[in-house]
Amino acid sequence: MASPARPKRNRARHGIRAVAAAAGVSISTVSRALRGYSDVNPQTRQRVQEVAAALGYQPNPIGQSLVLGRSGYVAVLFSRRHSPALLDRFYAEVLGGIEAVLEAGGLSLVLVTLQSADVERRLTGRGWVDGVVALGCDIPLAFLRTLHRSGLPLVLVDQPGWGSVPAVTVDNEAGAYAATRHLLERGRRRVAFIAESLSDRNFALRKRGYERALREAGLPRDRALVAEGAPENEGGYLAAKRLLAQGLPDGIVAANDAAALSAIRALREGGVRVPEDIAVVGFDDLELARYVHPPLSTIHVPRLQMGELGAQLLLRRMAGESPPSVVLPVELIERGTT
Amino acid sequence: MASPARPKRNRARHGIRAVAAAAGVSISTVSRALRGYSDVNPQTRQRVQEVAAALGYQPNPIGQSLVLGRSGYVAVLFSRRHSPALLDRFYAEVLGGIEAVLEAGGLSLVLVTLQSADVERRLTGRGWVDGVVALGCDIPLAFLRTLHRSGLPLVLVDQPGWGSVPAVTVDNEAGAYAATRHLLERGRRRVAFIAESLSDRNFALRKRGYERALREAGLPRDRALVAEGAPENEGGYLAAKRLLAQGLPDGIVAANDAAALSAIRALREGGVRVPEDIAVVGFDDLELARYVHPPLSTIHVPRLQMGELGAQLLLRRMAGESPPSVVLPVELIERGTT
DNA sequence: GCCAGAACCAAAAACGTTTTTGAAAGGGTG
DNA sequence: CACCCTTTCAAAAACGTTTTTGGTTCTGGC
Repeated sequence: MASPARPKRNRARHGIRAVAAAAGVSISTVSRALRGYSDVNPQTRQRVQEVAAALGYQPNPIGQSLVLGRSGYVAVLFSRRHSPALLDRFYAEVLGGIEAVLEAGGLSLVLVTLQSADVERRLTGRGWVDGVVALGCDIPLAFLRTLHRSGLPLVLVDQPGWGSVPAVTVDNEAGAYAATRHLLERGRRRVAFIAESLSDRNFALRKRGYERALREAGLPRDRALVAEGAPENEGGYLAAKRLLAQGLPDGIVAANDAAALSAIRALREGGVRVPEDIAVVGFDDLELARYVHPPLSTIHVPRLQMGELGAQLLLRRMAGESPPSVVLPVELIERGTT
Repeated sequence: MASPARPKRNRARHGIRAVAAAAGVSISTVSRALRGYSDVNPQTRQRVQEVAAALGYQPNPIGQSLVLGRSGYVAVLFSRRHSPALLDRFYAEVLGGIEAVLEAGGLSLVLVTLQSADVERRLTGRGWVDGVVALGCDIPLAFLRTLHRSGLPLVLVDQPGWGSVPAVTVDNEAGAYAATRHLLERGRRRVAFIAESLSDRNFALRKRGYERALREAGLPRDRALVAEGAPENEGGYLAAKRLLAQGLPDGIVAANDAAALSAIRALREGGVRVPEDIAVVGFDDLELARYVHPPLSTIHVPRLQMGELGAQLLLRRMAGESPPSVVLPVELIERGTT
């Protein structure tokens, strides 16, 4: 690696020294004048400000970070299961909420994936980021613990918190319960549950809500009614195919909209009519859900709000508070598939 | 104080000094040992590495940035017209492409909106970010020039480059030309053009392609056939309403899919059948386009590839090269609306 | 005159690294 | 023995700030 020729710095051309030299004061005075501290003669302050403006001087943020021990940056951490779009439709909106709140708080965002080189050092390196928002439920707990132990303010979104780590989640169990009840109330009796993957913690919670609804309705548990696809985009498609092979249900609760939509495609291919033969409820209420044909009944998840609340929790955490976790209620949106 | 100056710092608990103390060497030796330089006794190196590992030492990235003059971060700059989801469906995917390539190059992303506090200082502050990818065509040229003048490697995506600033764009003019030809070839004669806003530079280019196709077909220019909505989500809806008020076209070329979809809604409300009465072509090929009913014919834009190429250009720019701009071809996707 | 306090500001320390400089120790050569 | 080169490492400079420390000048009270 060729070492870059660094200009020797006898005559400062940049930085606070240049301003100090041009204004005929010391660098400490420049700093105090620009930061608005009191013990600077108003005339001196004025002159310094003019010189700084004339030279286009702006304090170097890295120098500031080093001495202040904070950077003004917050990391948003997520796994890249959500490829290739980096952020899927779900988390893109959550990110929007986070950004809006943090921006108002004068903070900027750094996108960090679990796969990034040096993630751990990058995050825990003192002063590099001032806090972390971890997105989604597929970030290893061990890693989160490490972050937390390093003293970094940490907030989880869409994943349950623990100890003094607060979180914003939605009521997955209640959502799936409501979705299942909805189908039962419409007279469906063989209601199935499908998911891309049951090892996803949120999906597991949703399955629990589904099971509770069946139990309360006095319906027997039937293993053939629970189908898992693949942890991929086409997971719902596979799950639905599997389901059809085992016999026909008359309703499907899907762990998320993506699974619901690709399941519907599988049903169509099998000559099954939705909602006449099988009614389907999704979960998430992606924008897509309104546009498909027929429009997808689903459980609405307030994504923007999740992000906003997460960011607010982080701000409070960074201020030294210990805010409690938040569980957001969800709502059934009835559309054309039920 | 008559006592002689004494080094205050022999009790370092963190950082390179702690490692140096624990290993019984100087901090410069620790640095050289860990960076793999040659003039370190293999035994010493070994000991230093062991001690560093035992102490869990990782070099502080801010200290490194300060002295190295680079941070390993790249800023992605965009305006926040794309609220509230921060990134709309279009740019979320572009971002995915950027991230994938930069990650492979060992760089991380900082999300910066035009509205951020201190944008300019944040970006131009020496060593804070090593380069900038500007997303979209609604970033003021003056601002881009400032960035470029500051010596920061800069690449534009979805906006034409200039001078030594390379860009990745799609062939907007050719895309709209192809869309218009498509309608003409299907016998449509009164083909309209709608856009959320004509001051958007990319949309203006698309309009030009539309006009060229009409001209080449020997059709007269008709002002009543070009409608502008509002620079909002519902721009297409408004534009379509306006269009209907002026008389009925038999085809519509929309400047983007969002405009096409909300226009179709307006047409439906007006009792117009798509595609029987009016055929519609969009532009962008959002994921949505496949799912609406009927599926939207549109011009496919390779978003992921745009991001990847943009990141590659930036990497080359950061390496001191002057790569040329790239114009990506687009492709007509025929679906149900034509 | 002398001293206390206020106002202003320069000098220096501190943040945590990397890299340059130079020195000590050891070995070979004339 | 004098000289020089190599190996290995310590010391110090540098990056660009903020903040602490302390000193100088001035004012006013006694």
